Amino acid sequence: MSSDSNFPTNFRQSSELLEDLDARGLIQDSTNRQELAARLAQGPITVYAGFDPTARSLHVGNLIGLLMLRRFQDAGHRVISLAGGATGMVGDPSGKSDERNLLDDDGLAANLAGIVPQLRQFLDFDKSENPAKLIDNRAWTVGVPYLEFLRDVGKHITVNQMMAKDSVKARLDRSGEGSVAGLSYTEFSYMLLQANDFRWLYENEGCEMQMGGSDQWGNITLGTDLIRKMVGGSGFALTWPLLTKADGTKYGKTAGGDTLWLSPDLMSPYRFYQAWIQTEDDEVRKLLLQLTLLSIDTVDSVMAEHGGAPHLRVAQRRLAAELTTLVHGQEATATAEAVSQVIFGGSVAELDAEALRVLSEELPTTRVKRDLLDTEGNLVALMASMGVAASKGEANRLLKQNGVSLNDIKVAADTVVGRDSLLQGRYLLVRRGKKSVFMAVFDS
RNA sequence: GGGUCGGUGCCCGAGUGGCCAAAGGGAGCGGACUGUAAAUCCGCCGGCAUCGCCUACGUAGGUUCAAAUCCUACCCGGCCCA
Repeated sequence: MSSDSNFPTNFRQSSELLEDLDARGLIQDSTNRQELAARLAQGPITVYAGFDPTARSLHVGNLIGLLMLRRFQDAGHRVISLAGGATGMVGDPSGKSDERNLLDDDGLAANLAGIVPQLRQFLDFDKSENPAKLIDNRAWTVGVPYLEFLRDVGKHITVNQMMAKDSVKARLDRSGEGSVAGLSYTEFSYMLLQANDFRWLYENEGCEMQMGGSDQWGNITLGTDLIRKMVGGSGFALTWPLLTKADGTKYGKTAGGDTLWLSPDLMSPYRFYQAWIQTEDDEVRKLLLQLTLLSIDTVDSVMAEHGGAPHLRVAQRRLAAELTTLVHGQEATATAEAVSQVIFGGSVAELDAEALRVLSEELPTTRVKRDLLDTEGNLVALMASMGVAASKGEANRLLKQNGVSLNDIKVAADTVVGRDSLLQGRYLLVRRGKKSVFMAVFDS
């Protein structure tokens, strides 16, 4: 962790907050900027961002949102993280080209159980002045009779304005051929629920602003409309740009296509760390600005250093370290760095048993039966079962293309894994290409 | 509800009885070059197995020596009409 990542210690100057966000490229759109700036200048404001429990863990796609709340909290504002226990049941159509699967109660509960601790980790809930709050929108949603909802909420919103939202248009657009799948009434209704959440929080928590990714703009402003109509008040909306690469593709996946989960159970800190280490030069600055709490000045100096000696990958290392620390803690970062050093610099053959054990916890690791050793063709079978290759055919292909090493030594296709191949009598490191490393641990 | 067009491999998209595991592009993967970057170049890219076999062109049947390609029914989507 860097020395200054406890940045905006008391960032009271709210105009500076907006400017800082802007300079980081974190403001895509907002309701009247002057009014917002003026309101922020008056004193602490309550803001919220929602997180739908669509999986057991949050992923990098949620990172900006978590950090936005953090930035507001650090600047002295009151923040609410909203767990979408109710909305998660329905599924937000924004940015989706296909109808979502509905979650059942058990799945939802399990997902919430996974996500809530992650929300807690990014925000300070125990602070005396402006502790963060965690609220589940089921509290005011679950028991509401349908007719009542239609009368109290639905009445204020016209289908016309709903149809005008980009997220809806995208799903209704028929000229765009391709795999666009219609939009169910259920998903269509999602924005009503979200708008009502904002209204509820406005009335009951004094929450004046909702933030979200740019795909949320329509949903959020529907909320401000509802607040105007039902309460006669006015709420603010703020969106950040969706995290995308320079080529427009979405973040949130590793190069290999795995989702970058924040839970260590779903992705080891080492793999998380590595995903960021491999960031391309063109992206680093933006990611440092948007995904870390480093000050802009610090980011600039990191980039300057990187520019002077790009091969050292200073910026990538810093990015990976900052993020891994935010998500997994300082200790995990140290381990990830050490493991990376071994995998990408050290000599694997000399590791002792303890080091190998640590490696086995960070790398994708498979337990293997010892009697597989010294059998003809076992390498291909091993690769397939370890997930190094998706099939034996692919394993053969990789071997043929000179893409496989065992314990960092390239091997031929007819290699047989034997007793003497193992490190410390039981570990085998299988590398595919340059960056993907797997480990097999044999029975003792 | 009627008419009509369509549903092809991870995605887009050709293919309208055999030469089709299915053109082409993209993505992905490996190699070279590098900096665990980008760009570029080369190769691979359904599965299992030694000529071969299996699975696959919305689903289920049928015709045929032979079907992604023809027929029937059904499901789903677009468009037009009601």
